[in-house]
Amino acid sequence: MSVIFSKKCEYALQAILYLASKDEKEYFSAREIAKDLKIPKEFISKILQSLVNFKIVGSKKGKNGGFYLAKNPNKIRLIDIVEAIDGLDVFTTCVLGFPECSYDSPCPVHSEWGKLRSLAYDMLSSQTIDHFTEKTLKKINQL
Amino acid sequence: MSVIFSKKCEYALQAILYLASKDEKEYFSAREIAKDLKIPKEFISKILQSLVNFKIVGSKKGKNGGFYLAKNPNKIRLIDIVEAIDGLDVFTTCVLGFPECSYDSPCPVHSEWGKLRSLAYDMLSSQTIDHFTEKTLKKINQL
DNA sequence: ATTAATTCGGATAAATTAATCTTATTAAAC
DNA sequence: GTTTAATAAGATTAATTTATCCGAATTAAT
Repeated sequence: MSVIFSKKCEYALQAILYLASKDEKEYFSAREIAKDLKIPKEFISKILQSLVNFKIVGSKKGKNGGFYLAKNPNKIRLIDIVEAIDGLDVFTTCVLGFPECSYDSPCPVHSEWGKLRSLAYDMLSSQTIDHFTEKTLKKINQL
Repeated sequence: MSVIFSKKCEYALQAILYLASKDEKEYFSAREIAKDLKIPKEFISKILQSLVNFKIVGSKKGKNGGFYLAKNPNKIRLIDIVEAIDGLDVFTTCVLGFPECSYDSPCPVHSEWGKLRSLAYDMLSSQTIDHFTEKTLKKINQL
């Protein structure tokens, strides 16, 4: 099965969109995020922890603690989330898996695929979370 | 780690490019393909078997047998290989993993990502193996 | 202080994907 | 016909990804 983002990355994006759709400076526990987004609680906890390490999300321990966005949604690019969770290897390593593939010694599909990959990278780099918050609100209410 | 194609799919594409770069109607054994492309022999055998089932590759059993392209390289699109090995779900299911995502009820990144995905699909659909054979010859000689 | 609810970190388990092994079948060459 | 070299198919193992579990630390409320 081909895939573009790992499950972790999908969940991370969902969780961030969720937090962005809520009021600032409130704490949302892994439990309620998991429940609302229908993601396994333990798994989303781990992912949120990673995002905390990357300073994208903040957390508060103890009773009534939880998670919140550590940055303004207009400062969080989609690519930042991909980088934090999956890394940026997809954008640099050969699609065909040829270890010898490079600009100077490209694999057969290098240039064609490279264009597309640049487009993806540019899209993910230009789009920030705030572009999506309104849509997110609508979507979450359906879940 | 995000990824675009599975390893299987990468190997399948490599093997097909390999066969396309060779003379027609000669048989190439899994052993020599594996050796030349530096892919585990047993694994590439399995993958070639799948491609045989999809009529993209043909095979001949017994001594001096092996694999060959069952179709003209200009009739084999990249998307055919992806479809045979990984399926086309990447192009239809939600990038965010929202099960409720659809045209009528799109997920927040639906339209932005959708454009990109269409581009990918179009690219893979329009490019056929023969476009790459010359480049492949160069590349294989380096391995 | 005690309790309850939370994050955090490490360990473990389950599921999926990747890779290997084994045996059967096929067909050419001797 | 026997041997040899190949694909085919099923079973098994290994590695990776996904998911869960548990115990410790933290903090608010009682």
